[in-house]
Amino acid sequence: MPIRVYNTLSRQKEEFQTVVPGHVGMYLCGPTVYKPAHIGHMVGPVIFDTIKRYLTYSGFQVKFVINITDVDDKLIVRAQERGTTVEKLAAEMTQDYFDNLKIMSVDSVDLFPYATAHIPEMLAIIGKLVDAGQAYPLDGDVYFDVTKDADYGALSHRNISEMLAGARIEANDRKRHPADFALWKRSKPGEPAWDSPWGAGRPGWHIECSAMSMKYLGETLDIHGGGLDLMFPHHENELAQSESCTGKKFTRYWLHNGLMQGGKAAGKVGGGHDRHGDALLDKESQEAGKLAGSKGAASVKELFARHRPETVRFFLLATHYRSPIEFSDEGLIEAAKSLEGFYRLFESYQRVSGHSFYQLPAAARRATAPPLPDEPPGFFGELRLLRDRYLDAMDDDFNTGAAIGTLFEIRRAINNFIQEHNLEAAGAAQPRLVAGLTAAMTLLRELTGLLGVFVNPLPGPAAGDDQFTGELMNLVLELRAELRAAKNWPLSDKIRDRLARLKVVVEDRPSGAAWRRDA
RNA sequence: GGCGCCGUAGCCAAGUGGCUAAGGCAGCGGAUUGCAAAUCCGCCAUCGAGGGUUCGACUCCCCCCGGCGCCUCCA
Repeated sequence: MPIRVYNTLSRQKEEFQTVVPGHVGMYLCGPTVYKPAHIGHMVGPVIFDTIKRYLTYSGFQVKFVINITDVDDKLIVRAQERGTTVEKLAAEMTQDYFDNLKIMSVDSVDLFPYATAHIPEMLAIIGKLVDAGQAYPLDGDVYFDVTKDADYGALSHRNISEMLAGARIEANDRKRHPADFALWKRSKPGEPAWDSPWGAGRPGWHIECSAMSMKYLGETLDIHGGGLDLMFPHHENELAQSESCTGKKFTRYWLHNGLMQGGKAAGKVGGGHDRHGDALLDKESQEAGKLAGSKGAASVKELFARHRPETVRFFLLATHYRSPIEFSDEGLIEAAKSLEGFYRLFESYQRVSGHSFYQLPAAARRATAPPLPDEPPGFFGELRLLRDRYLDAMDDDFNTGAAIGTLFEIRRAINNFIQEHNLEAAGAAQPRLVAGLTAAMTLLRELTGLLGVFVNPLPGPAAGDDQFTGELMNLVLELRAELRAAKNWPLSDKIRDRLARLKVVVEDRPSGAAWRRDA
């Protein structure tokens, strides 16, 4: 089944065909590094990291680029406020961004080019546009002339005259057309500046992405991603200036992810909107806003103090990437609960086989994945069906939500298999069935790995506990085992109940008692 | 004012012009267990309201109601 992707430009799903067969150039608009990242900044990276994993799995060689915008009005203002330099502020916030990506298991990015390191490339594009008469200098600024681009507005489906009907765009006498946008901006004294044929200045907002994406991925990108909010004006302008410069199609597939929502009344979180004023926000919205890191700027790191990164990543992928995500503590707690069953299964597998799920070899490419066994046919027939449903879902515009649904069904099928054959108690006597279990678990690892979840082991059952605590628990459970052997139920139950109050769960199994911290 | 999105069970969330509308969380009943935990089995929706197209729509069209985004250098 071919991969199909929804292209914002055509507003429909299209069969995915790359410029160079077998290769994918993918560009994602990265952050302006002027403040700590909030969770909304992680949405795009997580989604496109997942897309890269899946395309790689499907046999493509993918080059994935995310830019770092380290020169910008917001940076200049913020640096002045904090009494530091743009360079220092950018370096600090870039590191924060990288830290967060790492925590979120976004590790497939090949290159993070910096805007300030690509001024010559930008000037070259601007020069071409000026020479071609598609851009014009004006008092040290350079503007792109939107009337020279017949297709302007195609991506965001607007036309210039309609846009002018709204009162939002303020007329600027100096520009030829109100919708013209800056390619180059003259610098005021004290601001970062680079020499150019039009005088000292700095790049406009959109030109960096054209310069860096085309430098590293060629003049036609396969995939260009970003948040829906960037569709206009950023991507529209990027598209206009790039195609006007090269005369070639700039991007084959425009993919836009939905934005993080911060509660029903809060509007978008993380942006500068403040239509309602804080006083009008209800408590839930404020909480959500705080979570997502809007004004007041709770960072991603604060979020991770309360929720595992794996839970957050899973939560983000449980909804289709184009849909908005309602971020809430309740939602994350529910996501965490739904993951618990997988952890229990991994523990069960460990008991039965003596092997760690996390040590199973996860094929990064489908072509190199081990085939599923034929025996027992019922079990593996079902797994094949579920695996195919998973892959079909991913092929269909990276439908991670539907794919995740099949993971739960795979989990249930495996639990059934374990229970049906009594592998927990009698696994040792049935090596063939245990081998079958391992094959099934390997498939599960392969498929979950594509989403970037269950990649690394959680801290063990004694999470956060020292060796002393572990020994103490062993002692308690040993004594309790003697009580149970003597059928002293009141006392053994008391021990279990009191441990439960301490958030320690004891599971009495045929093979002995196991304990873990309650989630 | 312009462009656009969404409204599926208590909650989250896939999905299709026509077999039984995925899955998760919560809940209920059962198996298992000394009792629990974990696991398994079963139950739990007619798809915001109305109209239209069609042999047939939750899925297509129109309108209404409700929620939301962009048009403001926010990912």
